[in-house]
Amino acid sequence: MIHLKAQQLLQTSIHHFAAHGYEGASLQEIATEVGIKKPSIYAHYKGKDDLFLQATTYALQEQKRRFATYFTSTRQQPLEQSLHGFFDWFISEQQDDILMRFILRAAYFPPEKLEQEMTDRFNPFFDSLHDLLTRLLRERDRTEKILYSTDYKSAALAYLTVAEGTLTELVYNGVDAFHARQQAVWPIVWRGMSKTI
Amino acid sequence: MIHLKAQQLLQTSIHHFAAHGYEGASLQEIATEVGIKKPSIYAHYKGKDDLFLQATTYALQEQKRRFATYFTSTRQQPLEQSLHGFFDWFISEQQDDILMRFILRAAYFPPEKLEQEMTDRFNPFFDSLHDLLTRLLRERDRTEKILYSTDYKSAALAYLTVAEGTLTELVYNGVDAFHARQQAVWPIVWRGMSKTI
DNA sequence: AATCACCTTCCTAACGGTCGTTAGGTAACA
DNA sequence: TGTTACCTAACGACCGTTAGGAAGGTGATT
Repeated sequence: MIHLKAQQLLQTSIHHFAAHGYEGASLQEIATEVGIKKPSIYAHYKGKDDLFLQATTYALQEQKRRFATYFTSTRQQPLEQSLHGFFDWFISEQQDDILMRFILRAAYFPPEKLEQEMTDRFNPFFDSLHDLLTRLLRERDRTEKILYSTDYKSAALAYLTVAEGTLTELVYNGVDAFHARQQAVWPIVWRGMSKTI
Repeated sequence: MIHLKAQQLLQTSIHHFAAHGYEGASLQEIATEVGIKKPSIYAHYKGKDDLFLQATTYALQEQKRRFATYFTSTRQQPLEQSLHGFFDWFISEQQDDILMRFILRAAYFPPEKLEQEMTDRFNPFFDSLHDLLTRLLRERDRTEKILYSTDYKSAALAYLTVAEGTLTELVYNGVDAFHARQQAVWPIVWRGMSKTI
């Protein structure tokens, strides 16, 4: 079992890295929030880099897990409802936007010296989401026969792009702006993906 | 006329802020690149905050100008070509991804203490893009009569969301990943926006 | 059962370094 | 004469990191 303080350090540093970025986050502040002194961090992690990398690994694994959980738990629902509901579900898990914020920030603006390590973690992460969604669309379309094209991979990528765009909006501009954008985008995207009636 | 070094400082700091963020950028390095000593920056700007804010103002104004220039220069083309071609045009202006990177970074992850100032600049910026695009869609649809819905505002927002998502991909993952995403997304979005044939 | 070495987890103190910023001066120019 | 654009020197603050040690638990040896 992993030590309690180590776990607290991971959680707290995710908050700080999400809020201030790698360069802006302070080990001093992280330690204080956990209730230990700054040098004690080094009993659990090799240094700031190590903390950041382990936070990244944890965050990606957690996010992937939640993603998969949602889409398997909505297996019964119609495809549109499942895809559309994902956004609402995402909002309802409040803590998520911090995890998402950390992930977005680490993905788009990693510390220069850790760029390679970030890429090595993010590419498989994104690919696995893409694969999961591609399989989902294919399986569902076999019974529902509702999608316009059988290029499920492209459809999955389109969905991910839109999801990313709107969820970024959520992280940055809050729930209201997010709803506005989602209501504008989703009907268009769904109409583009599905057979018109 | 604004002083030469002041202009150089603005350009160079945009590069550095884009690459390392507000906290990660160093006045030392910026000054050296421009060819002056660090304290000489204070002859032109009040400090790091001032430099960052003026860089933001400049970047947004420049980006808005380019955006407007493109869409007025493609007035003759069919709407789809104009919308679709925007992405290719964007790539062809190589220097842009630095400006775009700076803007994305400043928008999504502003330094905490300047959050309000950033919001005050970005909201009008985004609104003006949204308005410009909404008007464009409305005007074009009057002659082409090709759009599925007359809710031009929503269509414009959908387009901006997708543009943001794919251009973010360009900034982060490079041209190839961008093309892959664009080819997946655009047919779906356009099919969703336009009258099906 | 008592002792021992060992490891982990925390501490205080302090390191060298960089940060943004200010003071104060010089030289050029209006 | 005053202003602008630069300089050198130096400020205090904070950065991540290391050294070295105290306290406590673990597990093997006597």
